[in-house]
Amino acid sequence: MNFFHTFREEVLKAIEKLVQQRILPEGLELDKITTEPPRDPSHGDIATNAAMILSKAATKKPREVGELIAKELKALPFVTDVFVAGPGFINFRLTPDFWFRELETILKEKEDYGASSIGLGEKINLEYVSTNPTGPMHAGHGRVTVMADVLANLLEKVGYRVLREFYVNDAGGQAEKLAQSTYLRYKEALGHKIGEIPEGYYPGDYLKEVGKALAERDGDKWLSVPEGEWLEPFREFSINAMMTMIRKDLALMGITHEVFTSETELRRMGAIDAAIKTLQERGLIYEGVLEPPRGKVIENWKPRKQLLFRSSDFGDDADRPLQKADGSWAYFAGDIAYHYDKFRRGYPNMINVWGADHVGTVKRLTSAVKAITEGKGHLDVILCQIVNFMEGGKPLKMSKRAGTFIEIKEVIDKVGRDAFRFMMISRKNDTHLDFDFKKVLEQTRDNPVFYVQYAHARCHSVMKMAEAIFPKWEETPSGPLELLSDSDEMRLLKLLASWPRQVEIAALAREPHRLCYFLYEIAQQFHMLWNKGKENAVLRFIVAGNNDLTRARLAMVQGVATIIASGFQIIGITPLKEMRE
RNA sequence: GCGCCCUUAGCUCAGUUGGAUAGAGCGUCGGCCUUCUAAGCCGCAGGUCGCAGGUUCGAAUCCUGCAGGGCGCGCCA
Repeated sequence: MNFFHTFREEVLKAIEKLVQQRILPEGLELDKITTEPPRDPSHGDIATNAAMILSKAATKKPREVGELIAKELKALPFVTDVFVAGPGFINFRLTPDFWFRELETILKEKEDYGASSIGLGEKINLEYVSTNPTGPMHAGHGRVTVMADVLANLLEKVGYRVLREFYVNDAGGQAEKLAQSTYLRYKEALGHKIGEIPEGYYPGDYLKEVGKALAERDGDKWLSVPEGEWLEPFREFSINAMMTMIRKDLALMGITHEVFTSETELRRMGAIDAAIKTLQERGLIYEGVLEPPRGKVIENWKPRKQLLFRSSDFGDDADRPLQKADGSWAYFAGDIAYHYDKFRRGYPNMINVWGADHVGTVKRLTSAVKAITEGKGHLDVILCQIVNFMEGGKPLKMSKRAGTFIEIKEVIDKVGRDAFRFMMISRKNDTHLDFDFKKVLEQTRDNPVFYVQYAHARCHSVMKMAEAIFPKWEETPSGPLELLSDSDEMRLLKLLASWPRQVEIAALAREPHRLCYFLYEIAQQFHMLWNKGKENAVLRFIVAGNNDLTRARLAMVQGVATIIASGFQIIGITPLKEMRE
């Protein structure tokens, strides 16, 4: 439970009371009233801006309003002090007992601590990966994939029901190119010389096996038939092979999708025609001619009359075409149908996580969703900036053509799934991320993954040591907690108790990176306390001859381990009990 | 030319969605191991939050303009 909510309710109650006594006027704007931790701990544990928000409507000075409200709040349980400060903040100071109770709750709820129901069970469709199934996943895909996966966990933690969905782009030109590339490998497998793989085809070795498998299954029956006959079976076979590879890569990252939706399937079911018809009936499609694109010279540009969707009516910069020159549906048409399908399956709330190179298509799709769902559906697109892969500070050049891009598998083999997942969400999604192979494996404070894991391992090291003194300590971990009286111990307890708030903020902002920073902060506090014990034996966790104090401190240590484990659960990684090999 | 994003300490980045005196890590320098893991901890130094206006009790945060950087700008996917 995020206790800031509880106190906000109390503030609102106090205001309500003052309104009834006609000390404050009616019809106040209460939405902007917040309760949050003050930046400076000397200002107390909770601060509210209520007085400053209300002062204008109350025609009183903020501090005056503050005193009125503060008076009402002094009698609350667990509150030692309420005072007005600065420009008009009302600050609360809470009793130590409040934090001890919170620690007991952590120990009781374990990794569930921090969960909440603010999502109200609302359903969210989270679509991610969205890579062309034309080869194995490469390192660059990792960020989008992990970020979305952690976001899914995070949203579930705060009470949303998330469906993880993968859209398989198995129709269209790229899929055809894949089929044609496989055909070359098929010929090769049957002993034909194919020479260099031509420009535009997929040159990767991984298709050799696919060609070979087809040769074994079908023999040479496709050699002498026209492309029109082999294209479809080759497409289907190679897409399946690619999806098998991709699922393996996803499994390496610890990712499982509940739903895979195939573009080809949608087309077969007539989803595109249905979607286009719907738009047509609403007068949102017309025949027109587009301007040639600016800023880029395109050969063979010919103005052409074609089907256009009125996306500019819904926030896009221009209207967008729905068909290719040959009359077949463009990718966009399929995407409209797909999102309409999600909507009709019961998911008005949709989130897509994409690489930043897709910026250009965000507006057209969000406007299409608005249009086809008549404003009832909402699509939110989260873009992730590119990852700079480096080795000891030197950027690694990656190029698909030169075949020097790094596969996901390779990265995970090298640094492990846990470090990979942690690093991929360690920065805000819209900024660049440096991923240094050397740094991720370093066992120093500079490497956040290690630093947090180390704190967790240390906790367990203490608990293990404690077993010698209390063989059954886990059954009664909490001693008299009031013995935790050092200011740094209190600081740590307060930090632990703010976990539910952190989770909530991260979830609502859809910013998993906040988890990493918070866990780092906890680790930092814990390491500090540990070292204080080194310098001052009185502050050691295990104090010989003082069982009560030891038990109280063990409760705190277990609290730290629990919060870290809880965070790791959301990030999808395993907390370590010891760092030694 | 247009759209989206970014600009905070020497470097890499946080900043509780508008709060009080802007914070970490790295790097520099100086300390702390007979002790639960020194794989760590403490201290010193470092700032015109890109620039200029605006909004208000209050701006790194919101709005406008400008500058610099990134990504994108077929009917590809």
